[in-house]
Amino acid sequence: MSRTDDRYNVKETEARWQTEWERRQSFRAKDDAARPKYYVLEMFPYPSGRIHMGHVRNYTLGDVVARYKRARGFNVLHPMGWDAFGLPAENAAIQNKVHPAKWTRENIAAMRAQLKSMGLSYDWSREIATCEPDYYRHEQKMFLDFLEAGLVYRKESWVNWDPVENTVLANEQVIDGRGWRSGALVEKRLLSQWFLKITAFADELLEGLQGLERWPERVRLMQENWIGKSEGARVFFDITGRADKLEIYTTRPDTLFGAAFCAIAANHPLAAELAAGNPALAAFIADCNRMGTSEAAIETAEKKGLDTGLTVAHPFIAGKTLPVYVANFVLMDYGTGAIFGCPAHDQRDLDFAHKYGLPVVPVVLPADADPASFAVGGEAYTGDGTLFNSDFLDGLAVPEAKRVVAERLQQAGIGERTVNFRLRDWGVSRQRYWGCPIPIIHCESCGAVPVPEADLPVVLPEDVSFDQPGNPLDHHPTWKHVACPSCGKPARRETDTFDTFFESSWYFARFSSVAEDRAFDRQAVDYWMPVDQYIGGIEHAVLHLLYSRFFTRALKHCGYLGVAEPFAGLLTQGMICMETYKDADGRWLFPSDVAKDADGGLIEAATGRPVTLGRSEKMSKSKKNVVDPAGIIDTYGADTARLFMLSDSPPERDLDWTDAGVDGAWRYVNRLWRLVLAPAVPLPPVGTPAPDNFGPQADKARRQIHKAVAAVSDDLERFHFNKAVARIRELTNLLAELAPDEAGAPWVLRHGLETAVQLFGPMIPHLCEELWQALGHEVLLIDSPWPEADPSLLTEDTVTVAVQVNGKLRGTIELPVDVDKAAAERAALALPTVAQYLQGRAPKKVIVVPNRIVNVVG
RNA sequence: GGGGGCGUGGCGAAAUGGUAAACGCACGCGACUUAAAAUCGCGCGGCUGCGGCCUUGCGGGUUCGAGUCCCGCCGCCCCCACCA
Repeated sequence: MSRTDDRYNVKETEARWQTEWERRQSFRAKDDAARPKYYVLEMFPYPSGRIHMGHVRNYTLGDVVARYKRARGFNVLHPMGWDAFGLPAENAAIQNKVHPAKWTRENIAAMRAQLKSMGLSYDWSREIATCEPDYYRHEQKMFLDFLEAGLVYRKESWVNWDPVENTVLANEQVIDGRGWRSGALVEKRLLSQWFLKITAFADELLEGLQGLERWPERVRLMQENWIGKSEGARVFFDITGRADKLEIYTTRPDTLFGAAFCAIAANHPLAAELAAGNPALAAFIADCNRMGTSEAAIETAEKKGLDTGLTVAHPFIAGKTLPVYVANFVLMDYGTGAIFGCPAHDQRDLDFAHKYGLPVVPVVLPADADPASFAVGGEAYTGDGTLFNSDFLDGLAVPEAKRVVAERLQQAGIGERTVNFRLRDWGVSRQRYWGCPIPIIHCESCGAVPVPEADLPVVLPEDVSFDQPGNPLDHHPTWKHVACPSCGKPARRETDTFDTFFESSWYFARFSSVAEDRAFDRQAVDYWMPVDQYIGGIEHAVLHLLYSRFFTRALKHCGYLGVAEPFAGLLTQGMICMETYKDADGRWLFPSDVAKDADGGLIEAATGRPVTLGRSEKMSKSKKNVVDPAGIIDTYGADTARLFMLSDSPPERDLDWTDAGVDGAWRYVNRLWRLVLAPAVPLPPVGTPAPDNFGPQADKARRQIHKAVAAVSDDLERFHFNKAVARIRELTNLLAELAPDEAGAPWVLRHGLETAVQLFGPMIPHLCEELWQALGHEVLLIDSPWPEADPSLLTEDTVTVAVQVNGKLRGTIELPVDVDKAAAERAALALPTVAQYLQGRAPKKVIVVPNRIVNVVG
């Protein structure tokens, strides 16, 4: 028998309110300088075709914030778009013979429909897709402006080259030295690439982190480490028998008198030069280049070097020379690609010295060591101390010595203090089709010529084929052949496209205005930026968030906008996890393949073989533990999915998906529905003024309502959504138990239900809108202000105070609020249990914490 | 190797240095039902002689009082990593 009449009809209700909000254009943001703005943004998705649980969590979190701030009176901007360029579209083109543009646009349509079914309060009029010319044309202009501002350059650089796919791979796409799809051994190739000069802002990006108080400490630290500022010195060593010098970088110039050797990287220009006449060296260099860069390879690789035969002169010890090695542990792209080694005070240098029989001269003396006998054995001394064996540095402390030696180097013109960064410039060239064309034309006479502004955008041609390896733009019959804008001679278009991080580095600002003719309306972008709250996964802690910070500074530098930092607040949500199963051979199993045997043990349904329950892991296809949100939303509705996402775990922590938990959320949604639509007592009409008298329970409930308002508001401000849910549940539990015949009870019940609906509005918006209407309101809930807590109802007349004897709880007393300490002490000492535990002793001391606790020390 | 985080019931979790376990999940018992589901009620950290006693990974410390602060271990997780 159908019982739909007394159960909440989710599908119909959710669809109806989604339509109604859309019809009213409720979430359109209007530029209104008179109102305080609030810009909340979730990281936009790659249009893979289907939303996953991570999206559901991300967008639910953002929607709660957006709706809450809206109710609080802010002018809210909450937009959505598509990070639409990228590799999967090209893979689909190759595998399924579907054009990347078609594939992407269809995926966007499918995902847009899915997002709409979640009831998210987006301003869809500002939707953007980065693969469309009306978006990427602006970044072509930005690139040219950056070029003019000296923030772009072209240089040869070593890249990961997949010889099967004929393309460059990002570092993340190289797994144990092999291409992630082809499985081919990746080669290093020297290619001309475009770079954005992110290092020009290294110091600013580092210092800017200080001001990002609403960012997780963890993310700031990760960026700080990534930028990797170190202070040290460059030293120019005279090379014996040559006119040029060897330039090294060190953070320990104070240990210069302990130097035993110099070492250069295998791909250092000097190494290449020497290898020309030295076959052994050439072989060694080739060996170094072959070594993998995977963690395991680095972990196990032996520290090796080869003496080049070259020597350099010690800058301060007349007549002393140091051998120069090529060493496999020296990196060309950090510092100068060359080091000096001080074995006594660096473990790696010490190992190297032992291996090649180099002298170990200690120059830093630990505080209580004897200079006559102090020696370094198997372990380098890296601590503080006083310099010795060091001529003019003798007796100085380490920091002092660093300063003094740098001064001497500088005076002598053979070195200088420098600051070094780990941060590398950002290579943006990709030998890929599905990306934004780099607006450059290569001319044999004029070099790399910018495409004139009037010719922008350089539109990606859609008539390309994917039936041969490599970049389709390169194979296109006509596209790349153009006249040089400068001299008119035949020239060739740049066929590389931008790294897809390029698009996501400015999309947040684009949402402020989507005008055709320019990237941003200056007034609009200055009104809306920065993003007040950005929400997304921790996996973007460095790359996307750092690129965006850099890009925003570069845009500011070029006069596009006025802010330097794009994201004032950042919330990094945890992953969605789900339990995993493995069969007897250790292969992953779908939960649907697992059954229980007669004893309740886990078995494989098809074979009866035993199954082991694995730990809860991040949902992923390979682990077969993915739950598709579409099915959940279809069965339980968006509100249930949203409530589950918010209920159990704090947003920044990982969330375990459980079917039982979803059921729990579903049951609560229905309980709330029944509580409002079938209340224990008939509710007074909407707007009924408060009665004069309340029975004791009703009065208590009335106070609890206001406490809930205060607590939930505070929780939402701090993104403690799980606590907010708990507090509203507490409130509705209380309301369900309210004695109906007490004075004022019906009024309190209405007041409580209205408040609960308002407080839950941002989290389960469809149900709440429905219930708000059912409670008799004509104005929509989304257009109603947030409830205010009455301060006079937040305090009680009396308070329960805990009484301890020697720190252990021995009872409680009911005291008037803010009673004086003496009275509290008297009341506590009057407790029989207190006397009992004092065992006749007089209390030595009594600590009274007003309204909280009395601790009797005896 | 460097940096960071976490450790509280069977599970997810609460707890401005002040009554540990709120809220929920699972489970158990009961009511309603011919029955099941749904719903409602009760119980639910451990031990107990029913007076209580013990309990926040382990060991110390600070404090009248520590899950919370400090020191040292153990375990797990994440990020970076031949960075001079």
